[in-house]
Amino acid sequence: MSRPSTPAAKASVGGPPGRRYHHGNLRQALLEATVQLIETQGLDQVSVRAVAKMVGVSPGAPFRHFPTRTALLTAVAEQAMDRLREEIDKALAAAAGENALMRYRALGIGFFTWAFGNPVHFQVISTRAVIDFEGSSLRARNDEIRAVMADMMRDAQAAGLLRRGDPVRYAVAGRALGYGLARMYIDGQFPSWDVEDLNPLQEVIGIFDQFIASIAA
Amino acid sequence: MSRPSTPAAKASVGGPPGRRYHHGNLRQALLEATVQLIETQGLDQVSVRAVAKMVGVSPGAPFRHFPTRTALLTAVAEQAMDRLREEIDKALAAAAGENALMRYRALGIGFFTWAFGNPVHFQVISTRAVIDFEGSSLRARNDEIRAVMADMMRDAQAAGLLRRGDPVRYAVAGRALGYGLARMYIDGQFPSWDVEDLNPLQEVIGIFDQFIASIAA
DNA sequence: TCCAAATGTAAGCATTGATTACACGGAGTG
DNA sequence: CACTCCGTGTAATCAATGCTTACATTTGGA
Repeated sequence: MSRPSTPAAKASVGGPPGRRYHHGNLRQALLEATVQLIETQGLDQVSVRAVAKMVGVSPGAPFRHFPTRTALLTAVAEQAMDRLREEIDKALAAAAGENALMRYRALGIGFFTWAFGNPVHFQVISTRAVIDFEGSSLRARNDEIRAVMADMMRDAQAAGLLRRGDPVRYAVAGRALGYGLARMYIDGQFPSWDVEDLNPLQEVIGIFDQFIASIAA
Repeated sequence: MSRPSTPAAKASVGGPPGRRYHHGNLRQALLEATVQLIETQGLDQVSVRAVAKMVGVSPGAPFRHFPTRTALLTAVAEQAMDRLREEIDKALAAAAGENALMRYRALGIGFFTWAFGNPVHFQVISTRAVIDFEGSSLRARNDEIRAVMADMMRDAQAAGLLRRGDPVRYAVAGRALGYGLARMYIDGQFPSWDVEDLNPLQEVIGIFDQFIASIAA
């Protein structure tokens, strides 16, 4: 290295990265770099070394924070789940006064807003081959959201808002529809929307509304 | 090796694998071993070496047939697409006399039958991180099926079989529903069906029928 | 019969995930 | 201020893997 071992840059926090020995917040920097790397190079091109290089640390440094490559990507997924949860909570708070079916709709729109606003995060969280879904909090938190949606559907039925039918089926169908739409979006399966005239998010919400209408009494 | 270099096993095709120099049908054997390896060890544990070992050839042998690891998995996906196409053609042939909406239903059921009957193949084909979707025939064939479904939906509308609404939206919604349901199945997202009392395939077809009914006139 | 193409083997290189021993620096304590 | 502890990053290294190259063997056809 060209740098002397006495940087004396202890107090210089501002300005360009003075490259002090301790990064300061390496963990978060690694997560952000990983997301950026997926955006530019693709998920399969993500290596721990490349992420370390992007941040400017040695190849072994990331392993202080993430024991395995899978753990790194799982952490990205966990952060993604945080954002999803925030988005959902925000949507639910805004629809606090509405009936169960409209709250269900708000939750769905919150999901779409998150997925279309953070496509890389959705990609990571939905690609089981690269993360540890079971051995993390992801499964539990995922199930929690699923339970919330199922409860809403039951409440909606109890309130007479639903067409005759099994509310569990409705809940599963709604989830599958949302998951499939988001996945089709990041996989480039949308025929011609992603060009310009139409906003994919608006279009997807339209389809979701169509679903809501089809199960409403 | 303990084997002499003059096996003289040219004509002995029957019986247990006499391990002749040329495998005979290595390409297909590699594909099958890959599928089996994914079933037992998981998609992320698939390495070219492990597949070669399972078949009983040297680590470099697979590269005569598949230039890269991605090519191997892409070939699995291509074979999966073959089977899907067969299943769809069979379903369409059986529903030849029906109207457009019922043919659409038959196609959907063909898809579910394939996905639930070949979960590993569906997993590979739907995991973009490990295959070359664009640089293969997968994209084209996928688009072809999509076009068939879209045409059916248009035909159904022209025949007055559809509720008022955009048939393109209906087609996209149906695809997303199917894709999401299949993906939820292989990801273990089905609440309690996969246990015993209920047949997941039957349940999924029920949900799909519910969708069909919701868009029918 | 003989040659050429196809196919598998053997050996090795480059990259990458992961481990280990060591170096550095910051925070608390006296 | 001096000292120590411990969290954090570095350097060196190993093992596994993707991939390449040179060679060996078999097969099929002229």
